[in-house]
Amino acid sequence: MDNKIITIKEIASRLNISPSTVSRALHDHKSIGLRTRTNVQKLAKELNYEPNQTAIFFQQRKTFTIGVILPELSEAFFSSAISGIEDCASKNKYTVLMGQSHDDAEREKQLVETMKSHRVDGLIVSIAKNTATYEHFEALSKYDIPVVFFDRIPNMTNIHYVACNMASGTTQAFNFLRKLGHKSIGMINGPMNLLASKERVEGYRNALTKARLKYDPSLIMSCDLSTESIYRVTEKLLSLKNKPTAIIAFNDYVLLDAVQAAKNLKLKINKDISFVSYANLPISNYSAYPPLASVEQFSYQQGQKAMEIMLDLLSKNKTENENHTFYKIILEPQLVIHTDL
Amino acid sequence: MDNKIITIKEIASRLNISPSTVSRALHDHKSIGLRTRTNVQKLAKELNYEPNQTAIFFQQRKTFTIGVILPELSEAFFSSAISGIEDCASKNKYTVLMGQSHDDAEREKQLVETMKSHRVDGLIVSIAKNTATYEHFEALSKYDIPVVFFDRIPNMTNIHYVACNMASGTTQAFNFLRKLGHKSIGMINGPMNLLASKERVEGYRNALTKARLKYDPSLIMSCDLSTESIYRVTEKLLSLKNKPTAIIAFNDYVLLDAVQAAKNLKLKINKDISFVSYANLPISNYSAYPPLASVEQFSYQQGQKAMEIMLDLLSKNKTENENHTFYKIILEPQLVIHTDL
DNA sequence: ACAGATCACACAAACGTTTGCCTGATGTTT
DNA sequence: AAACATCAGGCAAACGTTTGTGTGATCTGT
Repeated sequence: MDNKIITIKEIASRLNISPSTVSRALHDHKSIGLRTRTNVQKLAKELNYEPNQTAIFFQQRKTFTIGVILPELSEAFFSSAISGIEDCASKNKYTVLMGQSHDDAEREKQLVETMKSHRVDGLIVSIAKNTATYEHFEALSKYDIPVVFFDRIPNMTNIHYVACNMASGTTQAFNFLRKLGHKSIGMINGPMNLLASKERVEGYRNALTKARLKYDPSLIMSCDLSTESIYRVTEKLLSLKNKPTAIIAFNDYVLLDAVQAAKNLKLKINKDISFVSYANLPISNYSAYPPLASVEQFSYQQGQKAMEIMLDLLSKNKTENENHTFYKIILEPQLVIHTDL
Repeated sequence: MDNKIITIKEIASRLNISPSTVSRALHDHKSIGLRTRTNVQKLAKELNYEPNQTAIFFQQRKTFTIGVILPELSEAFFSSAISGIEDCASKNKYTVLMGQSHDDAEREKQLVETMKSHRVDGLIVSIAKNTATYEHFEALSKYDIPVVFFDRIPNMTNIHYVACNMASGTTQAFNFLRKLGHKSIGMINGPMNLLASKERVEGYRNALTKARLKYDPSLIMSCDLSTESIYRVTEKLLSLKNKPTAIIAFNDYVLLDAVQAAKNLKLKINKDISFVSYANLPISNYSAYPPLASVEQFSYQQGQKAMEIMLDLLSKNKTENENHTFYKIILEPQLVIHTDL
């Protein structure tokens, strides 16, 4: 067992030819004669030659690696999304470098640095809930590192992103509740720096307008996604004079806490108060108090699509990408009804 | 905006000194005078110099990257584990290259190849449920790429791993059920090529022995973790003459299907049949039919520990690692009781 | 049979960094 | 003042691969 790692040079010297010939032979370059080409390939296989990717990465200024930064892997939405990213990436010979921001803007910034220094070919990001400045992303364009955002989209123009149309999803949810007879419908929204939060409000108001109803701003409240904040907001909503009989929760995780808060107030779920949610995560299938419906956001597909966009950006050359056209992919969400009324 | 990427060479030429001096200055090498050292560092900061990691990786034969291969990110157990790995890695300037085997041995093999060609410094693996041969892992030792396994441990000697003591966890679960008065306790086990499955049997039998009870092999059945298989096994268990009144399910996911199967048989959960499970995933907190108890396996900690072992292996030099001592870290699981009897 | 085309390969540079060794200039010891 | 140690920095090789350019040899058409 000769432990020696074999290189192109090694093959070249054994065959008494030059390294460039070996390299070209291995790549089936036409200018190499059939004879030597097969010789090279045969020996390469024999010696179990494996190209040194780090050398290639270095030489080609390309790493076939995509950085992925997202808030929290243990949230099913994100783990499913990265699953879509990884599947698509590996189908295309790309590899995924992964980092969690833990919803901390500072850490996110640092991760961008790490990824940059690892010379990822591109970056796919779902931003932290409190990310307010975007210089660290903008800086990447100088390095020709394309960035694709998904789900949690920053408030920037001229970016590539894929997201779900939360306005439409919210309208669906709202109308669904109206049809069930609910007159006063509350909403536990997320942080307003997230586009998705704004869109929820938009969808809510659209539905109101279409139904010729008046907008009561007190029925929409933002939380910061922490349990305490969710409790606080839920209790506030449920103590309004115009108390809602149904609540649209920011997502299935928020729902869990909101339900608990409502139970603490001695309210009967699905009787005194009903819930609708977003994400349609597996937990809603097994939960003791599932939402009446959940807006499916197709996390896996979002990840997959983000990666596809990335591949397309990477396949184009620099100048092509500089004509400033940006992918803005909006997936249509789908209200999944869990009850059988 | 000069888009030019600045290198050590560039700094050197601007300062009319040699690249080697710049490199040393940036590393605070003692043989560089204070004067030039500060000059270099100042200019480097001004120009916003960032070392080209790919060049360094190549030169140093080290990538500060750890490959992680696991079955399925969307399973909470694994996403939590990789979260622990990533947190620990990033604290130590390492980065995580991620791949899912989707529980397919072939894909796992291919991932090992990819990781190897990316020249990861080490590999952390939880094997696919049907992985039966281990050459692809063994081959890594030739490349001095250490491998640490966690949770799903292959049937190999001389490996590093961290796992939970499933025997002990099972004994705890068994005794818990006995104390509740259950006489006949069944088990839905996983595939027998997993060490964890064998250990469950071991723990089950240990508990029996200690209680001076007879072993009825028909009460333990293996499934392949697929829904159909779980249904089949559950139905079989529940139609035995010596029908169990309680079942220990392989994990919280298996539990979900087993419960459904029991309900299909018109059995009342927690009355006709009770369940105990493993993993203690969040779903068990919100589930409509939570297990009476679940054996917490500390996934995050397992991941963290695996990474710590990896760091230790990497800090040692080659010969040190060759004295053939292997980390075998066994975490003690903890039965978390969900009912308040 | 001769100009030109084509083929099959070699040479060398380049990617950016690190590091062993060398050298000329000070500084120190006796 | 001779001998030696220390200092500050330069030179060049090396890591493995790719690729533009160069060059003899064979082939093509007339």
